[in-house]
Amino acid sequence: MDTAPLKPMRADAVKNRAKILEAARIELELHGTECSLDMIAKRAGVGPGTLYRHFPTREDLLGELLHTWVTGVQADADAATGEHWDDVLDWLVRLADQAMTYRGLAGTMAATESDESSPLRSAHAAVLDANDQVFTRASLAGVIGSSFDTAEICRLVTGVAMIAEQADLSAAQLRSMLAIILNGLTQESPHR
Amino acid sequence: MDTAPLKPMRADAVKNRAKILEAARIELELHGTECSLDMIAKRAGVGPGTLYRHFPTREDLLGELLHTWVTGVQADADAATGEHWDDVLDWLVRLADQAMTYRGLAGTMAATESDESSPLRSAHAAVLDANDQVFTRASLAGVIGSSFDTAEICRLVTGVAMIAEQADLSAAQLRSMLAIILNGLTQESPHR
DNA sequence: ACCTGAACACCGTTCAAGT
DNA sequence: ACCTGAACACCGTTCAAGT
Repeated sequence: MDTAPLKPMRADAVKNRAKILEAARIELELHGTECSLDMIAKRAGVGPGTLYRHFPTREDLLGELLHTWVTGVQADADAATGEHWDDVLDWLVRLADQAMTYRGLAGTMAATESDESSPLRSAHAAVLDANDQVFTRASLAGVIGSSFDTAEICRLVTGVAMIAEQADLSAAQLRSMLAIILNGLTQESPHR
Repeated sequence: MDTAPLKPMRADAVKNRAKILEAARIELELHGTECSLDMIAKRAGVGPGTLYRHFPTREDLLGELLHTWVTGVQADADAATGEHWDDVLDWLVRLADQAMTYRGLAGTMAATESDESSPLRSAHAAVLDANDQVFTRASLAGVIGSSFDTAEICRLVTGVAMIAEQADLSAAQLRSMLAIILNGLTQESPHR
């Protein structure tokens, strides 16, 4: 179930699709998720109609590019033992950094979070899965209690990524905010 | 220092300015901070040039509208005794709600946070001041330690407001996230 | 001094015409 | 089956012409 099973694409279509994806990657890096689709088409050397044929929506294009992105997120999760508090914090920092790979990415992911039919669905699932792995290990290590809401944690990290991006925060400021959140997650609330 | 001291405006200009502000308020409520300026001008019954004459940038317009908004934020802060943990949490919830008054407001404020010459400067100052008042009271009441970073707290609340808005979260989900943050702020971190 | 609205640039999206 | 590019709608922004 890697690529679509039937209907092999025409040779020129295969080539155009690849050119579009490479052009899109560059434009996304330069101008973020709200970059001009016209520019992508121009950079790829195709007409705007061709771009729309391959990727009917902006999100379809982004979703395709996130396939390799997901690999990086999973690798980051694998690198986190979760044995110590700081290991978990490091993971949260890396996750936030990943969410800032392209300007606007965190916001786009937040906006599509609960859309079951979004092209970003698999990316969301991968992030939730990765975070769950790390926190499950942290829970076994006694760093955090046994009840944690992975979706909520990911939302908090996404929120921090969004402000860090908008307000152009330093790495230290980003880390400090995530430390507060992790602290809030690992301490039992004595209230109510 | 209420209004500009010199050069009284022509009668038609005064009237147009008021019409633009009222139209902008409606459009902002309907379509958020990224609403069409053309629509504002149309709704106000003026040409696009007139809008630009009164408000050279979108932010100038927003900054003007936030003058009354600031009053509400200050009232919310005044209503918070800070004597109990839940009082402080209630304040954070109200602040986040204020940041969601218009769609996109939290994001715009985050983006202009460190811009000294932004038309939103006074709005930022008011928010920082309001939050500082509440947390100072909370500190005196022993709810929180004596060292807290007001700017960082406001950033965290803004971040939560941004995801809540993008992901269309419920009031309960919003409150839960803010509770985690407040918990992280009120507990001493035992780590490094 | 202020207003109008035409004009321009840019962009997303569609679709008839091609191969 | 796929591509092209003209065409349309929409929007931000400017400015010459008006009063």
